[in-house]
Amino acid sequence: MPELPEVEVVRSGLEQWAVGRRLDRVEVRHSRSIRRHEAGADDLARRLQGRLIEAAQRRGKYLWLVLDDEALVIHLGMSGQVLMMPPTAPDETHLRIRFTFDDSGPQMRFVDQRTFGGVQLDALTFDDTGSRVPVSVAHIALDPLDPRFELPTVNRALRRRRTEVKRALLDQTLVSGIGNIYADEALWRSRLHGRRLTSSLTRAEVNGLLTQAEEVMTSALAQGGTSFDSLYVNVNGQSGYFSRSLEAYGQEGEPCGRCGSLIVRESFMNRSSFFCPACQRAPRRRPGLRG
DNA sequence: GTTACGACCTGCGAGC
DNA sequence: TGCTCGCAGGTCGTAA
Repeated sequence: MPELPEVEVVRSGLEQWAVGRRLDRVEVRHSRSIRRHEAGADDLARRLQGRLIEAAQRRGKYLWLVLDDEALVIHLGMSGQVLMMPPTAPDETHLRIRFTFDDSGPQMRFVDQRTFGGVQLDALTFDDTGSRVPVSVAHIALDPLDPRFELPTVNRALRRRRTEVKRALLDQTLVSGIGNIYADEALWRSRLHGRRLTSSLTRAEVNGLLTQAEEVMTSALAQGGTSFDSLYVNVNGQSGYFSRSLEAYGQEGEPCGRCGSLIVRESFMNRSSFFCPACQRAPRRRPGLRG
């Protein structure tokens, strides 16, 4: 599933293969992939024709191509891919949008099996941090790999929340880029159970957790991201290798790399959480808390 | 304002 | 062989 490292791999690929090129035709093959572009497919195609791609930028799991005073915002959702393919290459089964350039070079293809992802053309604005970002991304917090990310600020904000720590990690308005996989990995590395209440965590515990989140995503980025299947690939269609380094996520029944206890899976927020029951002690259930 | 939860969506594998 | 069902999970709208 594309989280920060996977999206950064795609952004890097677009910087290499799309920046500096001028868009020509845009073919929308599935309306759901542009559902956030309310003016529709024809409007998107018309407004993109002839536009020069000036830069490829990212915040958290959102990436965007800068087009003068606007941006083409791309979110990969759960299964989205951005592929650079020769015009003669056969269409992918789940090809949703085809972007053709005026140089007749490789096409940019948005491929998305589950259609949770999508693109939209959006105005650029300045957010609270003074950064120039698309309007639709302005509410997204800085991610741990952003040089302006301030650990003490996020630490305070996280401990002010009255919720469980994994829920807070997945809240993109608090800290962005972290999804289910890296949340579980950061919690395992920090020896924290995801159901611990944020208000019960010490400043040191939160600092450790955020630092581990940054480190695990940096490691994943160095290995090209995490891939379990063909659903995540870079712009050249190649998979990353970090899934071989996962300690918790997807490791149900496998021995913990620290203590040898068997990794457990439990349902949380309509998805799965993986943790070591010995290293990551669950908090005592309190009356009134569901789960 | 904050928090929790369901809906959206499609392919795959398990079970019958 | 073919059908049904559960599972995967990021984001947003809605309810409390």
